Amino acid sequence: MKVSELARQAGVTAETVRHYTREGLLRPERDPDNGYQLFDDDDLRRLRFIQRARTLGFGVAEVREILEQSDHGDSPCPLVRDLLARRLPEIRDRIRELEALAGRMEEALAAWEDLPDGTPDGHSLCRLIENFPEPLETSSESATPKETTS
Amino acid sequence: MKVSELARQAGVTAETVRHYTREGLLRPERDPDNGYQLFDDDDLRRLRFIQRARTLGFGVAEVREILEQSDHGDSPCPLVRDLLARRLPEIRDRIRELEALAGRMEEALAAWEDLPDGTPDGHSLCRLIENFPEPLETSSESATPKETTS
DNA sequence: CCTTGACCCTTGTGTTACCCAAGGGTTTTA
DNA sequence: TAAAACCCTTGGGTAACACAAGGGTCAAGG
Repeated sequence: MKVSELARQAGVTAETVRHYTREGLLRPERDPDNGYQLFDDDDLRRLRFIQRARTLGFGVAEVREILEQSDHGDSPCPLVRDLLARRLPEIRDRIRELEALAGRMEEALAAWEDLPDGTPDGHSLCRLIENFPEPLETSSESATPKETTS
Repeated sequence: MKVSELARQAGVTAETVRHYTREGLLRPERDPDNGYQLFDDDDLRRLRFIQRARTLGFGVAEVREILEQSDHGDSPCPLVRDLLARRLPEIRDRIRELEALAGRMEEALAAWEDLPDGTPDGHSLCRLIENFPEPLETSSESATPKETTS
């Protein structure tokens, strides 16, 4: 089958299929006559595998690693578990960040219900924002970024 | 003061200051002798404003809009409220997505405790992933991306 | 006076996972 | 047979900076 057909069966765009192919996740044959990419059912399975992996939070480069290991006949499962175990806490952190953000946003909206808009003067741009408390630094971040015990 | 000094006082990198300057959020004077960027206390206040706005979830382009409106003497507050009210539900959605993702990851890790790794054969790449249930489509997404009442 | 070391400048590249447009063949269909 | 529908490749855009390169500037010590 051709690009669009494969894409349709997997529920993605043809662009996405081409992207994965460019990235080496899919290796279709080529029709010698016209150069079209030709996929088979294995490719469809492979694409579905990629989708599952993506919904599990793996990046395209990681999926490629997994596939390559698998293609070499090695079990990628340990790698998979490892990647997952490392990514999970990052996701949790990200969730906490976003929750803090959402909290600040709601807080701000609520607090601003009453406050007047006020035109900016020489020293105030928008009191709504200026008067809003700075978020408390979460121990992990400091004023000087990038410095790992060098 | 020069770039690094401003950066230090605001707790960001010099690169970030240059970035905001390139993006038009800061407009430092130039030392006619050497072309160095020269910032004053207003710029420091402005940079701190930008930081607050960023922690509230505004993108750089949005902050520029806000600043420009303010610079024109108009109150940016209604715009600010509007942007915030529109972004909040998106953040909430994003949080739900990430929570679902984290949930799937934990579920997977837990389920895989027992499963054998298994070497990939002709039709299986990594059963850990393949046997994992597809995430239930959340009503908002369909198989055909990009299609808004066109 | 000269040499460092610490800054400053601009420009260009990389990051993530695709989307989209352009320019130009091919295949299918009416 | 001509238009519609696909296919191809190349290149640019997205968000918010980080980083390196190549080169000028400045302050302090010798």
